[in-house]
Amino acid sequence: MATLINPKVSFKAQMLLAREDAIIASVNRLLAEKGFEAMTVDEVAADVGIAKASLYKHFPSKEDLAAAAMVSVMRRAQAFLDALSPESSAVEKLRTVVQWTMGLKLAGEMPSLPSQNSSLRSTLMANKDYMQGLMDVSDRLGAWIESAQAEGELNPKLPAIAVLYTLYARACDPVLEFLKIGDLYSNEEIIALVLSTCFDGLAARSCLPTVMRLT
Amino acid sequence: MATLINPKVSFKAQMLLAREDAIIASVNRLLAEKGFEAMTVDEVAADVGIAKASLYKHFPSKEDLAAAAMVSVMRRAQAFLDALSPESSAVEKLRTVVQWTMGLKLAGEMPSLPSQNSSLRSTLMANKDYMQGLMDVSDRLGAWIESAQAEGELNPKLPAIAVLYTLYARACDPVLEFLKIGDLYSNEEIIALVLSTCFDGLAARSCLPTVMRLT
DNA sequence: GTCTATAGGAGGATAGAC
DNA sequence: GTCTATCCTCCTATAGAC
Repeated sequence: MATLINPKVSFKAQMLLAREDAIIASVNRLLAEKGFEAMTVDEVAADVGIAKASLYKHFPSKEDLAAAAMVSVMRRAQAFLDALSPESSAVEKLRTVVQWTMGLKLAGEMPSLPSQNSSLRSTLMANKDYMQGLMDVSDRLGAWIESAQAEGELNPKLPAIAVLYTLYARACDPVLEFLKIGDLYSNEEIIALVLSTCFDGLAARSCLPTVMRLT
Repeated sequence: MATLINPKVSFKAQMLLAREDAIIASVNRLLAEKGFEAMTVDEVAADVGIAKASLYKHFPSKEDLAAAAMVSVMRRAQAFLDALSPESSAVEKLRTVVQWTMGLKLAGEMPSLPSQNSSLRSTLMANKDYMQGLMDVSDRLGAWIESAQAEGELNPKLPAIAVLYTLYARACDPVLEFLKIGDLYSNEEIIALVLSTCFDGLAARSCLPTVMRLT
């Protein structure tokens, strides 16, 4: 290990990474809480407990801060996909992933970025870590979607890309926060509800006795 | 008519209203295009073709501009509900309404506001026209939802409020813009797709031969 | 790399003449 | 009510000492 060869350098490097992790954690939380535009760099610095100028030594711009948070989330997603049981069917894997993203959202750990901001989009698209993660996740989800369609578990008439977008969209579904504000249902009930409407729709399924996961 | 009694005052009043309508139209378009935070008051003024200070004679703040746009949309929604054929079933009415809101969104006429901004929320909640319109629309949709559930057209196990939120959410569904950017489908196809996933879900309906409205 | 202090600029809102 | 000109706050980003 490098630690044994040059412990001092490695220690510094570890401190550096730890600090950057702390920064990313703060950014992640603030992005989830207030969104990109409402989050200020001063706020992030105060939350981390360092000076704003120090922040800019780690990340060159506010956009790059947000991108780092997205990369972090993407890595967590990849780890989650890795850990999914190989025995479960494609559609079960998809359900589990959506469930997980909605849990993140309800826990205030899902950063929300405006899809319109162009400078942010540029930064994200120029970030290889982010783009690679996004591609990887999309490819894996896409393969499961096609499997599930072939197995008759998902509607095969829907374009796979539309299904993919629909699943991604659950991670920023306003229905989640509205139901949470209403305070009538627990987080688990909310997730079960939205998961049900996502996969089974709002319409009654007259012949399929789909079990509600609510009670 | 007041015009016959005092034409001068009425003319002025009509000019005033016409100008305010022009302002609201600009705000509406800009809100749909860039969102609340990215829209600047300077931009609105330039778009309308008046000075910024004049704008502030009509509306006391940026938040009130957005609120006026929302009131306008709410009125259009009420008019649309009024015009729905009384012969159609409750679920058909709901489908038609959702279809209409998605059409607005795709046409760039659906203002998008951040649900997090608190000063904006305050302004909206203090706006009686907006709140009354929202209540009215929600009541009417809510009644149809309950009818449709009683008629076995919508899943009766879903809380009506969750169904209502889910329908509202289609008006700001990011899936719409993503599919539009992909440029593979026409607006009508996109609407049919999202309408299908909304009501019928992503899962295959093994026994109900639900017709895809795509082809 | 961390700090204090500040540049630089965007944007919401207003003053005051007409 | 409309204009021009301006205020003032907030925010991103940087300079420069340590």
